Amino acid sequence: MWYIVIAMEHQDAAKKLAELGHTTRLAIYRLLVKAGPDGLAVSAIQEQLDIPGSTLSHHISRLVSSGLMVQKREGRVLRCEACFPELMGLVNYLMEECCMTPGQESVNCN
Amino acid sequence: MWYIVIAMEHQDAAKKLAELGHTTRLAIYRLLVKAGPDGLAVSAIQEQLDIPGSTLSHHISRLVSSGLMVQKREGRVLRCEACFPELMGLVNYLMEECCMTPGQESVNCN
DNA sequence: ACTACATTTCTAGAAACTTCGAAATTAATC
DNA sequence: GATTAATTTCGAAGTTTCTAGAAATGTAGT
Repeated sequence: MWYIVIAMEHQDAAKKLAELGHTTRLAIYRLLVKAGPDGLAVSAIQEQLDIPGSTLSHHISRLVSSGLMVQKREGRVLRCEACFPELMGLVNYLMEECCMTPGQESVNCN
Repeated sequence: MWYIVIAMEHQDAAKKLAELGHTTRLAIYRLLVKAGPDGLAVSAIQEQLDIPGSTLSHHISRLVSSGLMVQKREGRVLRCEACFPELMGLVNYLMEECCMTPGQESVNCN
């Protein structure tokens, strides 16, 4: 078992984190992560989150611009998908210099 | 080997991500992650990042308010430490509903 | 008490973000 | 080609964030 992990630039990582750092966008993204490779239509997201279309569209476009998700048109419907390798790369960027490697206790912050 | 993982509320996770989603704060946090349990003095961070004290202080206070780091006074020096369990909890929150469990290919977003 | 050091708080202007209605776009259907 | 459906773009008002200088705070040494 392996994962594709995208190497990440500092600016790029900060941008992705900032985009995820908004309640609505984080909710959108988690729906997509949960939905998996099939993704979700914009309308399906709207149904679950119950926010105005223009607001939703704004947030989706920010997520797309950060590279965390993509949209694919299928007729009248736009299907949204999370980009897992990017997410993995982001997590990796946060953890890669972590000193808490096996063999140490991970408890800190007390 | 195990890690402490903090269960995370949605708002809390979004707040942490937002705070990490700024170039300077992400740089600060990575220095702390790298430094490990010993942490770093504010002055040591300032030396590495070369930014005005007031700006640095502003960013540190935001990271502290999000719960991602703590400060401990030691004489004249304030030592900053990353809170690893919180970081683990955040990563977990991002991934926990991820359908990309072992046995599937993780490739997506093409 | 006085001085030096480490760091924060105050302040304010500039820049960026959020929200959502209304209008525009794109695509399928009649 | 007109109609309907799905979604985005535009525009504008309100809110938050960012930056950094100046002043204030807390701490140690003399």
